[in-house]
Amino acid sequence: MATEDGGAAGGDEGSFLAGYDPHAFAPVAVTVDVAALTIRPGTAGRGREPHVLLVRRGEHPQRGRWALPGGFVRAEDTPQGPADDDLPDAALRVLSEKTLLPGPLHLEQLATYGARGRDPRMRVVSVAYLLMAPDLPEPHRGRGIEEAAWVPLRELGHGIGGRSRHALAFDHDRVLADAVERARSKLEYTSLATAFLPPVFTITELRGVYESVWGRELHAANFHRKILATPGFVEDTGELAERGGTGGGRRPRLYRAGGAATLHPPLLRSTQ
Amino acid sequence: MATEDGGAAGGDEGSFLAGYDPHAFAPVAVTVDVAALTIRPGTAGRGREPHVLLVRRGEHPQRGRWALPGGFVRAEDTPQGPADDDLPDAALRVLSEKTLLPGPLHLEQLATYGARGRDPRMRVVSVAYLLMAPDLPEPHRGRGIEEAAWVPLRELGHGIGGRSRHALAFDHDRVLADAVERARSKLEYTSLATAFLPPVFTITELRGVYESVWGRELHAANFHRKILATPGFVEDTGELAERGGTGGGRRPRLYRAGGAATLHPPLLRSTQ
DNA sequence: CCAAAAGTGTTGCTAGTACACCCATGA
DNA sequence: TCATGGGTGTACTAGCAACACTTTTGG
Repeated sequence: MATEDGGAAGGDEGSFLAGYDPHAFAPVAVTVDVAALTIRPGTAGRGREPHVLLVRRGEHPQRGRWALPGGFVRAEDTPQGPADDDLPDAALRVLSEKTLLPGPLHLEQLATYGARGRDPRMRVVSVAYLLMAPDLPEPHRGRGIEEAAWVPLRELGHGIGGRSRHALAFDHDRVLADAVERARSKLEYTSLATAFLPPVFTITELRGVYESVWGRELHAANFHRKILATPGFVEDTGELAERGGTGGGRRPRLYRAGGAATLHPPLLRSTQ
Repeated sequence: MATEDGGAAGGDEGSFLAGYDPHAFAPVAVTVDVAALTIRPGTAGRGREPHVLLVRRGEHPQRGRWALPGGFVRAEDTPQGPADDDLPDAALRVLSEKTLLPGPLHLEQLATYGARGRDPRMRVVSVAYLLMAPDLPEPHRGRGIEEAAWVPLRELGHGIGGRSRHALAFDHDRVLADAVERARSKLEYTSLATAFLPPVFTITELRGVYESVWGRELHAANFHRKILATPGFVEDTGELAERGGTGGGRRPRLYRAGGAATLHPPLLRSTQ
């Protein structure tokens, strides 16, 4: 941590803190930005596909452009509300202003971006979070927001093989690209795919998560066996689904997420 | 990013920025902390083992305690020096005040910590970096530093199987634990082990990196074959080392790092 | 010569892939 | 009863661990 100080030096720690001036340094703003991913039905009957929550900025800078939801970290209690105890709290607060968040969700820190000039107002350091959740409700607009929507990754060029087009405000294209890549690789060696599903699901739905995030079809029979052979990934509820597919078919078993966080062995997307 | 603003609203972006007051928000300090890891000979003839660079704080708060080297990000040009263009620049600047940094090194962002109360002076958000480097020179003290040293991870309880003892200032025990775990898992699926070695090395030295970081012995013959079978991991220089081991032995071939960043297939530490 | 370290050959096991096939259900 | 999707059986194959063995060097 810091080795420079804000004015006072020497003496005991109490008197040091009493003489410390928090405004002695050049101001830096800290924000959190959230890449909230969910899997929901696509626009044109393409089946389920990954979507990200975007907001259209109603204020400067970058007014009118789409961006990841975000906001300043509240360092102290303010008239707008209490201080954020920790960065994840700030991320959830920012997000809950845009959409309803039922638990449990998976929230994880992605990376922090702090290059000079990335925000024209002042030096801004943004801590990005990745949120993975089952089909969330339609978002509502918040303060300073013109519009909020779930946008398919495909439309943003973050689909499979697609080049990321420059479309979002600030450096959010890069943040989103990092988020998508993180989600893709986390599916390989953790049981996080279940974070995109409701509490109870079928193996085929789980495979659907992998297929839509990785963007390629998997061998249904082998996937089935591999999941069941991975200890702690899923847990049999003993129930069957109400009915099979639309065009008939056996009623699949229902599973819930198991206790394991990491998968041994991993499901590798590289090997075809 | 931010949806709140610093005072002005409406109008075009230029007039908005002119009326913007960067001091309107509660002050937050941003620091970078670096967990610099290197592999060097241990204290008691134990062979080479991983070390971390620590400094003993000469100033409040936490004066006298060991900590990871760190410092405030310079948001603007100051009498002490120019602003940091980006967070990695700040990390390298902070580190170069403590020890000589020959290139190339591997620097990667670890995580950001911003809980309330982690620093008594004010709200501090710390961006932690992981640096992996070949045997670096002895550190020198910097401003506000009583002492600086390479400390074996084993002594800090971050060795294999050891519980991390609370020893470092602030929450640096946790940061270091995260750094060590990141380094261990990165060896599995990237070619980063070469970051701990000089430009030219032998397969046995490469195996020594894995063994000292993972804390267990690997099968020499199979390791050898596996490395050579992994495309792009190492590149034959065509040269042999000057001499074999101390007690005799064949002269090993010399290799340099190959172009591949990720390994297919990975070297898994889980499988014995 | 002997010990030590580098490097190769070979074999058996395990885990993943592909493909065939049976089961249960809706229309 | 046929199409659809769930689920199982089984052969094939690639990759890995184990171990034996050869090569090259220092003392």
